[in-house]
Amino acid sequence: MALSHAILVCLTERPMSGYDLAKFFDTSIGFFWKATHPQIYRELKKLGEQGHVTSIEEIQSGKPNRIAYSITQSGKDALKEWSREPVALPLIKDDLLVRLQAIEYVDKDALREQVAARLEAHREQLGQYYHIRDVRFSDGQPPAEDLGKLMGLELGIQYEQGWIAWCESVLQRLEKQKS
Amino acid sequence: MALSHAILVCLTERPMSGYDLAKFFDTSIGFFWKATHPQIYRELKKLGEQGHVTSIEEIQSGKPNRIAYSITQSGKDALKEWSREPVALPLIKDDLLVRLQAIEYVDKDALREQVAARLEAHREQLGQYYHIRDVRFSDGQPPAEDLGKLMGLELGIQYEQGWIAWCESVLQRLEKQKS
DNA sequence: CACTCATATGTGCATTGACACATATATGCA
DNA sequence: TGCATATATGTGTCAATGCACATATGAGTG
Repeated sequence: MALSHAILVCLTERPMSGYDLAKFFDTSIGFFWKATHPQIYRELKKLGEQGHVTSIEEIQSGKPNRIAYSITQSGKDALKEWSREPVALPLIKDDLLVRLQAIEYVDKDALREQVAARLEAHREQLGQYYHIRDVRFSDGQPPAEDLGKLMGLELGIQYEQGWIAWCESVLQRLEKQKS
Repeated sequence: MALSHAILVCLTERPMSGYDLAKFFDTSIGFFWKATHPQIYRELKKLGEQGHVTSIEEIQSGKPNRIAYSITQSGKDALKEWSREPVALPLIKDDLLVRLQAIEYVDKDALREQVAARLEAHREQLGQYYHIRDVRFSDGQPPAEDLGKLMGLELGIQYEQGWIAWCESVLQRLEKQKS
């Protein structure tokens, strides 16, 4: 049940509503953990019952009211406890790689297109990472509390670069096979 | 529901029992798709009902009987159809990266140990990939039907190398922060 | 003789997760 | 007026997943 902890991690940055969190999970922390908004709202409810977060409803005019959640001391304690548990290797589940294993049984034209699409997606993601690096970490040494975020970003950049190089080499080899 | 397709992919190589498949998912194809044995047995049952696989029980002496599954023409057709569907980006879910985002709230000694353990795991995995490459792809150009497997292996190697480099650099920076 | 390991196939249950659907307000656009 | 979009919070449901448990045979080890 790491979604609850991912939410707590987000709330260490600033108080957020479910809507904020959903957007956050589409961008920043979402690179390492995905979640949809129904999941997030349900988890926030549980976290409230456990006392790990508190909420205040903010009356807004022109927009629906929002419920802002903040992490409590109990939530911070829970984070520290969780951080001592061993982490599992992230499990890879990738249709594309599975298809490659049976290359003689798949539609090769479709495969080429899928690799090309994947290449595009990784290039776009890399662009996003570069953008974040430039606006947030451009000026020399980051403060200690941001070091982890920078390291995460570096992993993301390396990960995307690796995929891009691989996709390009695969495309070349698939083109050769074309005729 | 890609597990069924992953199983079909395995069965293109040779007929296998549920037990064989479970072992296969722990080694070769399991690098790109994980599955436990209860999942596999249940999925095999469904695939049989759909006519994508056939089974014969092999009477064994000294060991329990095994049920060997083979892919049918209908199964091969299903594979080809599936191969035309667009593939999703593999979603990353990594506790370690999430913890890094809240570096000021986690136990840093534990974090160091976790990164070190992760480094070890990636080194081991890389060793496995090298081993497979050496025994299976050492002699020049592989046959066309193995090209996809080789490319998958290359991705795995690159992926692990990237993680290893990243873990090493993170460990260095965490050590500096120690005092 | 008990214990463990490898082979082999399953059931049952709880959690997680994805996805469609529901509801409400206000703005901008055609 | 109708439609899309952004904001904002949820419910209901089903599939996927993980994990403990159950069962059976025979070989090897202490």
